[in-house]
Amino acid sequence: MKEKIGERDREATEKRLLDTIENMIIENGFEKIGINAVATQSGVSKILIYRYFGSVEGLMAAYIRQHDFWINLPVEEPSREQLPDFLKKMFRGQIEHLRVNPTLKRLYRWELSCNNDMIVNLRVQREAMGVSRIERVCELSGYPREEIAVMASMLTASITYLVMLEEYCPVYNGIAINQNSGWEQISRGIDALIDKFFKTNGNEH
Amino acid sequence: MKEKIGERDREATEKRLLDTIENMIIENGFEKIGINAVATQSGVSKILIYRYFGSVEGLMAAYIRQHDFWINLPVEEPSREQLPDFLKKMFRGQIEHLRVNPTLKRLYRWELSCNNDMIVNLRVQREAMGVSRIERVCELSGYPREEIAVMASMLTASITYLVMLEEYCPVYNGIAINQNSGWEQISRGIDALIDKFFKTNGNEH
DNA sequence: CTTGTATGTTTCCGATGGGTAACATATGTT
DNA sequence: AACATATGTTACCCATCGGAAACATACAAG
Repeated sequence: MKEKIGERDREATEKRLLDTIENMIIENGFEKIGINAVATQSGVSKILIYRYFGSVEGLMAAYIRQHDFWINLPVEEPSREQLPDFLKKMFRGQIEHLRVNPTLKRLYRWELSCNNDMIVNLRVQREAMGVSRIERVCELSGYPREEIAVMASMLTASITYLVMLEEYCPVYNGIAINQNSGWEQISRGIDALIDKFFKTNGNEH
Repeated sequence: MKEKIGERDREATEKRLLDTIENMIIENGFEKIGINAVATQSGVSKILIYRYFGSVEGLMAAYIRQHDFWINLPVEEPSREQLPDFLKKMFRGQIEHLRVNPTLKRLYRWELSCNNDMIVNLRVQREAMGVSRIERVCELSGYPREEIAVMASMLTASITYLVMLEEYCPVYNGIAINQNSGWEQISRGIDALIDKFFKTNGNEH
């Protein structure tokens, strides 16, 4: 019977710390987490945080390492005709994924006010995925890469921003971003945008 | 000769405090400003901050009140033919305005992690302007309001986000958002988007 | 000249922040 | 059995935080 609390079990204490910091991230974000708070809230002596993770940042890094944050995109290759529907689905998926994942929202917010090694790494990964995705759409559709890149960036950037904003700001330009109805409206608008983008038999590509 | 420092001059002291907090906002953002830092950095006793502004938040509020942050849009009414060019210019203006205004960037970031009365007020003002602008575009173009709202929201939201991101993140989806060339690319993409949006003689409006 | 008020300085307080030393004990190795 | 090491507890240090009291003085009104 090793389940008694306070037992000597490094693995269990590390898990306690990781669970605690998850809750704190969800509650208040990465920005305001102090080591004393982590210690008291987890019931673990703060010295152990230093010993096992080096610092609070180390603990955060360990937590993030556990969760592969953007390794969830489908690898399917749509045909040219399926491309618009594929993209519509993809952006709907992005919205759902972000709205449902509180830690990821906090991470995106943290990225705006901080420049860790950790964050830089995550950025590099994200950038690689984004660029390769754009490259595929570009090859498939024949549209110029620069234009596709801007289009994709505006869509994902606005989704990211509005999801972060929704926590405190219920309405944006008349859209109820804190409700499913508002996001349904946004998704429909994105659908229309994608249709217009690809239906235009442009002269210059 | 009242110009000696340390003289009794409330107006001058208040100005010193306002200047100081402006620098601190630009330097580190609203989030991490403490009253002790303001006092030492301005050379003004912190008790005076309490007396004159109630608190650091009060000082921030006074600073914000001095600067009307989104009272800069032109009131001209374009004709229907001029509308696309008008909108292109407008978004270029938004980008320039935001990129050049460090305090405004900080304010937008602050909004994501805070819910003051001050921020709520600013949101209400911004929302009113946004909705009225969308209303005008809607009447002028004849497009459905919901679609215009989504389009406008995505454009401004993505601009806001990317401007905030550019401080630490040099590249986003292959776009050099920390350089003028990258923003020129974005502006061209927005131009193309607007053209495609309005050139489509859609069936449903 | 006196008195009240606005402006400003100095000093202190308790709470909390990050960080560490000293100590206690369980566990595994030889 | 003896020892080294890993795990955990307790107490402490120093810096900084927000906040306020006590005091000093210029200035204007009477």
